[in-house]
Amino acid sequence: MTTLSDIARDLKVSVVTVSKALRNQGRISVRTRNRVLKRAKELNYHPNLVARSLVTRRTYTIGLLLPDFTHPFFAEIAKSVAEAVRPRGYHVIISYFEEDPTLERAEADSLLSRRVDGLILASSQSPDRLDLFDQLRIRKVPFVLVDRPVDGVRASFVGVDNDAIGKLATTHLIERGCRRIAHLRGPKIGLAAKRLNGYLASLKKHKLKSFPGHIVDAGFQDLTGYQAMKKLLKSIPIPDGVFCYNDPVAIGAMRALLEAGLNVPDDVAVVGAGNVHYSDALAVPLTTIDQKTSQIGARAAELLLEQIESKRPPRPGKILFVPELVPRKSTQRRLPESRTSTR
Amino acid sequence: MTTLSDIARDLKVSVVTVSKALRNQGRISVRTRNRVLKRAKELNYHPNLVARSLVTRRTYTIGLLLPDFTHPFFAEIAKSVAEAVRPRGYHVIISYFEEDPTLERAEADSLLSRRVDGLILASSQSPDRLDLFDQLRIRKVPFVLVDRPVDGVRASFVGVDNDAIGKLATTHLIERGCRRIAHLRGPKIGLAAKRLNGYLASLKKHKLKSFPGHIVDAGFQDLTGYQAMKKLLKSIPIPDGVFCYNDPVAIGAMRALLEAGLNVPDDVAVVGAGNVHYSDALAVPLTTIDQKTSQIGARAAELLLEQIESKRPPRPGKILFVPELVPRKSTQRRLPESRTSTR
DNA sequence: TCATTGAGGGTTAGCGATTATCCTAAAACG
DNA sequence: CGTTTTAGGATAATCGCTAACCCTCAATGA
Repeated sequence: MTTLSDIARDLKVSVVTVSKALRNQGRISVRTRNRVLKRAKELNYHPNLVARSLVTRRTYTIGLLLPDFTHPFFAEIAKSVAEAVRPRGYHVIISYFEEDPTLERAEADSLLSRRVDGLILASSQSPDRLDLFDQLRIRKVPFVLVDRPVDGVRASFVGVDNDAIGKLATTHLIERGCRRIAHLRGPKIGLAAKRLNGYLASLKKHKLKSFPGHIVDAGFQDLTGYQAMKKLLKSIPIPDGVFCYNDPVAIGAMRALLEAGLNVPDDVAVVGAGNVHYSDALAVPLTTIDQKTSQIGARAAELLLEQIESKRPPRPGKILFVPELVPRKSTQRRLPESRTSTR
Repeated sequence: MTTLSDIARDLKVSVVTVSKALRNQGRISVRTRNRVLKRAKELNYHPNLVARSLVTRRTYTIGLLLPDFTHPFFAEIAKSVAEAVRPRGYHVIISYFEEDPTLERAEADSLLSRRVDGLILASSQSPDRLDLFDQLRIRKVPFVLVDRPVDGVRASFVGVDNDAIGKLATTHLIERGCRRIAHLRGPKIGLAAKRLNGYLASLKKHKLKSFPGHIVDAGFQDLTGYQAMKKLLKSIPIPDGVFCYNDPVAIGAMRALLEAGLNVPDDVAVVGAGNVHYSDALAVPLTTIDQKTSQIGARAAELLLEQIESKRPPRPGKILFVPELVPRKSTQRRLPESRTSTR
């Protein structure tokens, strides 16, 4: 592995001269610079970024700490972050914690030891144990939260307006003539609560109510969605519309409905959230809410780089992208009532 | 940011003593060690891995160079690799190249400059430009190929037996009574050719033939699969079974079939490959071939770590996992002929 | 003519660790 | 009791590179 000093020795100049020549910085004659460049190419020289990082205190690496990379949502975040930072010379080092706060904490420490320049995380930390974020603050490590805001943490946050998702989905069902709208809710993270709130707010606004037993915990996967829907089908009255926490849950729910011999959307309309790829190739193409995933990743990356490169104190803004309805067959009912209000 | 020498100064011992104490290595009295540990904790010391790497020449980082991280197949590879190396203290740095060999080359160089300990790649390099691999060999950087072998490169390879995928799928269609079996083939990489070969071999073995126009380029996405199927439907005779390069293509193809008013599987049976999540929640649940994705990632990681840690010359074995048929509705025809031979 | 200036490059000092070797006093040995 | 071990640390030397300053000589200007 050739180093600066190999080149310096060959050319009988100092290491510093070589370094300056290669970075094209500082006062170097064209002639010397060319000699250096030539020799560097001959020797197949590649700078050692580890050594450089040690002195510049910058690794051009950012840590991406997410619950899971196989989830299409997070996979897309990862892609868009990597894409956004690449032109500036950064790389992304990934780490996942499977919703385990302790593992998350450990991985964060590990990334910090590697001296990442900043962190993007979709955290699972509970609001009563914020030491991870204290740590980040103390160590002055720039970071940006995505997807899930954490109560009590002043930081940049980029996500989608989950309240609006709940409203958008529910209002859409109402407009499609549904009157007994149920909700398959997600896990207890703040995010699921917001979607629930949006759902409730929309019902209230239209003077509808949520029947007892019409809000069911449904996890975040197709299997759990399937089970939740089975449970929901035992309630009275049976719902005529269901807003599901996310697309996988909606897919599971639809399977349960079809198995029960019900028609989607005529007996029960279904809305998901996330706009997972393939949701239009399903048995019944799924109406869903697009949550602007790649924009979230790109924006988070921008904010992070801004913090890193300007050294300016983090400006803890919350950026909420506006979700968008993607209507498909699963809510396309016979009676498209256009009146928004019921009475 | 506290360093070893901060601790050393406070305790009036040498830096080396602190280093040894923290790594619990070398001769240190219990008493001194405890003092060091205590002070380190008080000062919230975290080792600087960049500095360590400079001297140990190990970064405990591996580079993962894939075409695309949003593709579920590669996302799962990424996850399983990260999972496999984490217990050994490694992290994964990701990079994608969107099937662009030049970008791939550049990213590889960049990762090497970062002194990754090894590389796992699903390469897009063409067999007549192997300088990337020459480079790796010269620099003695351990690497493992996944998914796509590269002709002319002696290296560890982990993937699935694509030939077997073609045979498995085609034979399955034959056993389900199909006699005019078409193939929506993938892009020109070696991998797609193998699946094609398997398809042809299976036909031959069963004394069937591929009709003219029954092998159509179909890309690797649902959209391209959709278009390819439309083209295929113009051929005469119309096929009664289609083996698709991968699941997205199959999903697109099924949409085209349904739109054309044909019944899947009775008019045309469809087989995909990849066992993408949700392939059982489709309009017609898709028969597919499981390609053992997470095993591929895990095994590749193991092989790589072995190379890294044993310094032993790479043993360029090819590991081919045996694919597995996942029969679902898209091939469940009325006449399950059990005879393998036609006449 | 002599002081000034600036181009071109060299010197010095680390960055924060680790490895290899060396030193010293106390313990062990015969 | 003198000598050899050993435990416990300290020193020195890098790792490969960069930041900050210094030095020299030729060109410039009054």
